[in-house]
Amino acid sequence: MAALSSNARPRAVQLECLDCPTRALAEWSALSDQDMTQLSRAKSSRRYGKGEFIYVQGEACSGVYCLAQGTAAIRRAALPLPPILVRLAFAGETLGYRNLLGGVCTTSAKTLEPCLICHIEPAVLSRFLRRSVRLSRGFQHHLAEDLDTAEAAMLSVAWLPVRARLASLLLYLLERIGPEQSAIGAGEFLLPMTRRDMAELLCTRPETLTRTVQSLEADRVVRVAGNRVTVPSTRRLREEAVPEAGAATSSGGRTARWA
Amino acid sequence: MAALSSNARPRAVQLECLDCPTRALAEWSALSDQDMTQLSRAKSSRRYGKGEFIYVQGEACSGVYCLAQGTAAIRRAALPLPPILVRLAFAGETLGYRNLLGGVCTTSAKTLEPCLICHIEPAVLSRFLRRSVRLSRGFQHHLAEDLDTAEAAMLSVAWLPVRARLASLLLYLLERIGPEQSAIGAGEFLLPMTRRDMAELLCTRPETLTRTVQSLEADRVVRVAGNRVTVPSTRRLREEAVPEAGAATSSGGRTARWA
DNA sequence: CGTCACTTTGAACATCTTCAAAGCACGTGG
DNA sequence: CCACGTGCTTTGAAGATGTTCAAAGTGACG
Repeated sequence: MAALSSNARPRAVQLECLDCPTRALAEWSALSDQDMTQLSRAKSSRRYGKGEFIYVQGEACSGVYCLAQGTAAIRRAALPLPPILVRLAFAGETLGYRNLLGGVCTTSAKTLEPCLICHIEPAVLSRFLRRSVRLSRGFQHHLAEDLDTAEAAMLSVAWLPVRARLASLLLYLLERIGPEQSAIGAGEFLLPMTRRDMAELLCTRPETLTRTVQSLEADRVVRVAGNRVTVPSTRRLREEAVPEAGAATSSGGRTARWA
Repeated sequence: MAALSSNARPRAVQLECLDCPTRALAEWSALSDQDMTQLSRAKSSRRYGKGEFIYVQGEACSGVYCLAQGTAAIRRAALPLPPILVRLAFAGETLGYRNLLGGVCTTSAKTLEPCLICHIEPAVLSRFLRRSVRLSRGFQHHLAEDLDTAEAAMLSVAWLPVRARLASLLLYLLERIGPEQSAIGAGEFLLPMTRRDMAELLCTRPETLTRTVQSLEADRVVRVAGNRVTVPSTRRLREEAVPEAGAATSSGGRTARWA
């Protein structure tokens, strides 16, 4: 139950890219077995505790980080405003490709739980990038998908109330970490982040989030106990996420007709 | 005064990339004079009327479009929600690089005024991309900047009221199209879009936008007459955009202390 | 066992949305 | 050239939605 922030285990570890369970997932699938072996030797890996920074906005870029295990939060600030959580990163994702282009980090990344992370230095990475056009395109593709995600979030914020955005987030989390995640049943998952984090992700305040969660609970759409979320009916949750005609909630059924 | 939507002038035109006044601005500056001459021959150019689609979300990608002259709006939809304007494109910008990666367009682009646009087919483009790594990196850089823009917009929406977001938008427009733009003085510019467009860009409704513009006018921050916006004091407008301590407005001066 | 950050609650209030209707502006077709 | 329609803009009033502030409750960790 205790988080691994202690130094009982060695921080530096040895991870073999070839055996990485997440190898097939992302941009690195572009590399041959031979390249992967080379990459393994050129990279460094280590264990992160919960809540550790991976990289920090404003500091010089230091290459990319491959999230072999765990979950991370990508945050962005623009002083004098407080930072917000702009997106989550799950096992298999590579972080920091945005920063490849040089200069300083435009976001911060922080672990949400104990993680295993591999680090690839800029010099090493550009060697591999020069070798494989597919790898390069992979990163560009990831960047493009993040842009899609960000713009889709804008759409949600523009048109949907917090309740629907929260439903979308829960649906998203259910898809990403529902089936896996230790020994809990289908339609259940453990929230990987705090309420404050969720509030930031939805562009609202913690107080509003609390009340909106309770509102969904009151309507039996989800059950929430601490970190454990139970979704009795995915269909029901989906209806909440996209308020179409037939969504007669306790709040009285609106009949929006969009252009 | 009449828009060029008539067919008085030929739609197809001949434009020389080497002489393009916007050549230095963007990713194409990576190419040599020789390459640019080749590109000129391989591309096609034409005149667009106001309000014409350049590409449409959901349709197959058809290469990139270089905006030699004019302004365009990039819109995104996710049914059943109405579309929103996610960003503007000005002269010199190249559109559609997001779509290079294949599949269908994830956004739509539409001219906001009469435009001159060059079109480069996928086959031609990938030839040049293979030739120049700098060009490829240029596109990746553009993509990364759009991501920054999108996430910065999220930050604004999360923390700032419509009034401050509107001030930011006006500031942005003043920077982009203030100095140029025919014969109007410094601190003035012509709005390139409708109120509805502005509302979408700020994630609010046209009614709210109208009232917020009037609120800024009432406090003498800007003067607006039709499309003509006058900014008496850029400093004053900047203060509105970032509501720090010392912004004592007519609404009574809030004293927010952010973490 | 105390501290600190996160969470929840309540009440007051500000902001923004919604709906309906009228006013404008522009382009189309007569 | 004018009349008309269509879509954009503005106005008003009512009300929903979300924020703010203050304070109490909770839990993790040293």
